[in-house]
Amino acid sequence: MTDYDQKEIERKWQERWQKMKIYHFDFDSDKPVYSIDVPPRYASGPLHAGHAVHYTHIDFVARYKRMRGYNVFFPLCFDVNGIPIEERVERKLGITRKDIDRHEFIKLCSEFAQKNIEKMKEQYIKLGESMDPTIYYQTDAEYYRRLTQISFIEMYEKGLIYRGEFPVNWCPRCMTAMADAEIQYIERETTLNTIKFYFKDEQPEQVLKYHGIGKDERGFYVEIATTRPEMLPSCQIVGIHPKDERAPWLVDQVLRVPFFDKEVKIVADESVDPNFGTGIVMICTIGDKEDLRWVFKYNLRMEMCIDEEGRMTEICGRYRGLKIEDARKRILEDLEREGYLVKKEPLKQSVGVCWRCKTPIEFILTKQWFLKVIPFKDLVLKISNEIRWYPEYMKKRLEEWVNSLEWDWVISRQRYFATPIPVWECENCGNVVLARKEDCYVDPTRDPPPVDKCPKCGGRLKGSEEVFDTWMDSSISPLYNTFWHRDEKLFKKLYPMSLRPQAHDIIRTWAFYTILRCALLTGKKPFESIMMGGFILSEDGTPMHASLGNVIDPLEIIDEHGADAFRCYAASCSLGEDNPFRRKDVVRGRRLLKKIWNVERFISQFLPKEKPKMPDELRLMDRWILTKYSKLVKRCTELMDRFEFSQAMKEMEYFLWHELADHYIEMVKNLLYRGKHMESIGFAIYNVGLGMIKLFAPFFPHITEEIYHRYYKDKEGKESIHVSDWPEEILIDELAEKNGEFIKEIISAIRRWKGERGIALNAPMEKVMIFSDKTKLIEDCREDIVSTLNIGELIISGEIERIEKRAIKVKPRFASIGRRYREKARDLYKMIEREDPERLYREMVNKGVIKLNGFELTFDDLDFEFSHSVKGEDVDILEVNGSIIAIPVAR
RNA sequence: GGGCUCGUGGUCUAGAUGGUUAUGACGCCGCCUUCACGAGGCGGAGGUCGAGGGUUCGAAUCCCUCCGAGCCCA
Repeated sequence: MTDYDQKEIERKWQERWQKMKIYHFDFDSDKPVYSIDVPPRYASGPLHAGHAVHYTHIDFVARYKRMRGYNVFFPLCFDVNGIPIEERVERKLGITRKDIDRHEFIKLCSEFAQKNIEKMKEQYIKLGESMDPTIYYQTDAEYYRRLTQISFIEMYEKGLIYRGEFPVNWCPRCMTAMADAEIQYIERETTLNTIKFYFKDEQPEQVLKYHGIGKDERGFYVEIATTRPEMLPSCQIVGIHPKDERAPWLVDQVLRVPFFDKEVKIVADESVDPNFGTGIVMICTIGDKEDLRWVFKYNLRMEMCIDEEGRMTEICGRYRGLKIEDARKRILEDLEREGYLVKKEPLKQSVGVCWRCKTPIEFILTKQWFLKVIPFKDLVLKISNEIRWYPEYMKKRLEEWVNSLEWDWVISRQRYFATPIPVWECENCGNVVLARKEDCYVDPTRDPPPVDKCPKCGGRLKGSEEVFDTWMDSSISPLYNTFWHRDEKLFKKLYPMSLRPQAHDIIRTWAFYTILRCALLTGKKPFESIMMGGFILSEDGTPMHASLGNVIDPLEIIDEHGADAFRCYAASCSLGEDNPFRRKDVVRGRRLLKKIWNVERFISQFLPKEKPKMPDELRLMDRWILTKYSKLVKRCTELMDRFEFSQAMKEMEYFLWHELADHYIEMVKNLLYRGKHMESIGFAIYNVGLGMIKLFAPFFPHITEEIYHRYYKDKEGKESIHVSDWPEEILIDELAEKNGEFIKEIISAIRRWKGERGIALNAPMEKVMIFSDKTKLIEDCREDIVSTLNIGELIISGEIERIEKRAIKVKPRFASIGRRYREKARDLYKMIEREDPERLYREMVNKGVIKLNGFELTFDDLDFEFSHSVKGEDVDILEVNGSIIAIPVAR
């Protein structure tokens, strides 16, 4: 009955909130807008605990900003394009997308995603997230893809897009392009073959002193080790590490590629591994990803020696038409027979293969669409500097990425489940016809082109079967959210957005592409701030991945401990940092919730009937708790503004649990039972009690709503705590805080004394004496002290002379002595320790200063520890800030 | 290999601009059946702050090297 029935209450509010529609963005409101560029959750599966934490962080911001008076734009959205969904469907049904009709396959993907979306919508509700379903979108919808297409057309018209050739991962067996994510790596045994490349020019005999250089009847040669001798025909250059002792001699020399009438230059390059083979390597177009860098760096010709069926191309001469493996065997035989092969040795190697058929992946050259990026590096850096990054250092990752870019962005993919590229190409002359903006969304595989025939040659137009890289879709979310190309007035009002929350693994993709695209299309930054979530690791500290089988289902946690408790764990994760999931932290959250519940329930018994006004007189301890509370509000507001949730929650928790519950409530409890000082205490508990649930409201929306409705709503009026105002400071009284702290210390010292003797806190004490120079202050709080500790007779005395005080220990204060005496400080410390504390203390009291071997010391330089006793009585002595508490004991 | 980040009692963690005695939580041990809460209160044990070197009177904090972990590298 009075216990907190978490499940029931959470379910109740989740239902009611949906009916109350309090989370809706108000298009007609004059309030300032706070808009959140929510990451559309990818629909390849339901949320795991890591996602749940990220979206909960975003929810903290949304709820906090609503309470700060903003009109919050917090869309519910999903990302529904791309390869991972295609792949899941293929795996699930045991097919490849080429086995069935294109549109049939797309339909299957869409159905698969839709099921996940329904699950996630349910999850969001159960997590207590406050997204607005009336500003819903998903990226595969025509209303969204339309903007991707329009943006392509605009960028094309600005001359930012071009057709070019680019190598892609290719499975020669499935005859299909592969995304990086689809490549599997396996260990395999291969041979490392060392081959002679002869110098073009005559060499002096002394080069023979170097390893890897030799001479035979055909002349001087360099030994080059390779696992891919069949790639000789596409060899473009030969590399050596610049620090290699042979580099000064070899760089810029020309070598002849064996069997192929081809001359290649030697270059020095940092990325050559000096320990691979002879430390001199051949660079071909293109054998692996590393080669791609070199292609762009040295502007190499993209000569391909392997075609899409995995056969050698026409540049391979007598090997043309052979399968890769056969060509390798043949060329090795030929090299050996003709004396080019120095040695063959076995080598273990990790090789990328097709996940489906395990065939090694090759690169083939394909026609692709490019978006210019290289000319806009400075623009992106400039805009990134205009954005506030939380945490700040994440900006460096973006900058590093931008600076390292070597080629433009390939925006096309040979795929199905994504936004179609809105172009038709002439089958005759290759001329490209763009869709009209007003016709978008279009699907060129189904829809007719805007003109019947090629405007250039009258040839037949064929709709493009290519689709966009899905980052083309997701990187315009700020444009979609602000009604770009849908409502210019709203766009002006809403763009740029306030906040982009995201995880740090996609800085180089989502953050980068968004800044780039939005800058190219609008000239402005897409959002004011960007907040980087860290990674949620599994309980064993490994990253949470479906493939590792260590994902944690948030619903399972919620079912056991409740959404608010899960959110407590989420709040304990700092921004940008990796956090292991800790079930124990959820349990701790539950305890905190119970504490909040009990504190509020206790307070509720004594709340005034009406919302109280500040009384003319406030008791010291009430001023004390109100000051502490006001400082908490100030501090938490600053922390929430910087998205430092974990710190904010810690401070709230500490205040509630210790200052409010352990000290303040213990102090006023007995006064409340007796109905004393109700005006002053009532004002304090009403404001602190209400303020606390408001502070906690973004973190724990359910329990705070329930408490609000039970105890405060009739006096406050607002229909929900989540549309009420964030608390403000009530009073800051530094002196009251200091004095209150002193009284608190006196009470806790006596409490501790009771505790250590196994005496109950409210068990009666016959007599307590306090000797102090602050008798007036203590006298004012006599009632608090007496009623909290149940003291029969409290004697407050200024007769300090009744106390016998002896200094028993003295310690140097390193900070002040060290700063003053520097290198001599160490000797001085030793001298101080040898002195008699009592003698030093007496001298200090008498003269105010002590001289030790020429060093001068004042009270600030020393820490004394005293023992006390009261003349003529057997007492236990407690010391609080120079005041002495004496408790008579029978000896 | 490169960039960024992290490494504090058994576990997780606080610790701007260096001040010697390192915070809190969970767990552990002892005591307290107190009228909001025993999922509470009070007390205690437990750490050479990843390793090594340097700067300094003084380093968890600054510098260098190394080791380990995470993310990203189209």
